[in-house]
Amino acid sequence: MQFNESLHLSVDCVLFGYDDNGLKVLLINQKEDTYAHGNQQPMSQLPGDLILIEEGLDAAAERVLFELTQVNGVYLKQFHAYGDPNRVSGHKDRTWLRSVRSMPEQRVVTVGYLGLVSLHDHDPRPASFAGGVRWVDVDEVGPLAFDHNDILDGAIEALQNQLESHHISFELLPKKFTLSQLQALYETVLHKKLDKRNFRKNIKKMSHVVPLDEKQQGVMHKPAQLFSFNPDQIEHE
Amino acid sequence: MQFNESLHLSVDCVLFGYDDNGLKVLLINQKEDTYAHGNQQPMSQLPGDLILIEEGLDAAAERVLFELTQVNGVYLKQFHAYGDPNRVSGHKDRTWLRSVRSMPEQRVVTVGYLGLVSLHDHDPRPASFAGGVRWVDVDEVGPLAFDHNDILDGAIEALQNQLESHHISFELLPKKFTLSQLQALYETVLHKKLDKRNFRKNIKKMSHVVPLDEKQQGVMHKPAQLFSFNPDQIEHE
DNA sequence: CATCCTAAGTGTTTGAAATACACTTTTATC
DNA sequence: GATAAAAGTGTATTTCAAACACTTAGGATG
Repeated sequence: MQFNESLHLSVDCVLFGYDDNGLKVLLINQKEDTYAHGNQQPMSQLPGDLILIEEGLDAAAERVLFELTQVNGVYLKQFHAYGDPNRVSGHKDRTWLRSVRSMPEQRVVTVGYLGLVSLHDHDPRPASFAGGVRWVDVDEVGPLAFDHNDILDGAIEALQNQLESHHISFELLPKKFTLSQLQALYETVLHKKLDKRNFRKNIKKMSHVVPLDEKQQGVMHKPAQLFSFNPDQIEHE
Repeated sequence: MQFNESLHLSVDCVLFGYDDNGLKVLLINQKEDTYAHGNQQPMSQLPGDLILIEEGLDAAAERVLFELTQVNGVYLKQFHAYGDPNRVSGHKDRTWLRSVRSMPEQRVVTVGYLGLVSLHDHDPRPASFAGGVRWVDVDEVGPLAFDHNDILDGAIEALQNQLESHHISFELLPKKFTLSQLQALYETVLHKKLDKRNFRKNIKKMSHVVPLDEKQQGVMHKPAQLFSFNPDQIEHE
């Protein structure tokens, strides 16, 4: 029997960013000059890399995300492992891997991480060795390298499943937010319209969404009440 | 930077078995004579092993489960990856690993798989190199090797979450079952009592649970109607 | 300062689903 | 034919979900 003497393990981060313009995913571009010889288009991919030999999975995800995008201190949760033996062996993928890895032919199993940030609070910057970092609307993501489209689909599903059950919506909003913003977030992620009055009825039952003594400013309509999230209240529901 | 040139990947299977006596987990015993020198008690653990270099994760879980327990063709789904760098480095664990692995000091990341069987239909047999296979009541599981208690806890949680949403209860029941058996299964897994009449009202809405022209036999009380599960109906709900 | 524009904010009615609850039926045994 | 044991069944009540339209506050404009 041949064991996995040289199997590699990576993490890939699906970082969702949200603001009033919708839900975005953070993608990095493979550097153009990588393809100088191969005559290929550079592809986009999820930020991910091999984990270090003495590093936990969660720590690896945090580190990799930071190294590639400078994004730090965000919600990050494992959601699925991808281990198809051929997930990394497309022609384009191999060409690229040869340019950046010492053992490009090795099989790589990856653990997908779901990350959430408010676009108000975080501004990613590409690492020197990454070809660029972009927020792309989730509905406008084209073909990605490797099996990253599958991983993205898995992350979207995980996000939808967890949005209601796990109190994670606030991770995508600024610290102070209006109920209309919260509702728009739900509508975007769940892909369906919600009734304003019923939505607000439900939110009022959630003790971790607390009204502030503060209103929206500088809008040319009735200013909305601001709310914030109180993590201490989560357990008591 | 030191990459994971020799990181190992395994799968561990949490196979739940159910019958009228409750919910069991399949454990294997590390072989006693392994400890001849070390003077240690043999520990129980989940069936798991390293994956092969060209093998998908799901395939690995299937193979490992079969090799260790002869159990075959069951529901098996990935639920979480465990990658703490020290998850395998307890003293007892190292002693045992030295006796069965060529590179016992290597870090191992494992992917946990949740498996379901009806104890009516499957009878596990230990592999020659496993020290024994036992069904243990989930409430009576003692300390396991490595981080297998954590993995078991994760599997129980995953099972509870999926029981209602994913139509998997029938995986734990014989092909023909009574509604009382189905209800007892729910009560066991969810750890709460359910109302008989309300439970049956809900089941009647599920078109994939179909009544048979057949009744229980040989019981000294009113014989129950038998039901079976029709997988074709699942989509239409 | 009156008007207009824009999004915020607010209650009630209706139907559906969840809950609580107790007696009758069928078979095997003695 | 009496007994034991679990199967099977219906209704009333409460809770939750869904549908639905107008009034309010503030900024901008003339």
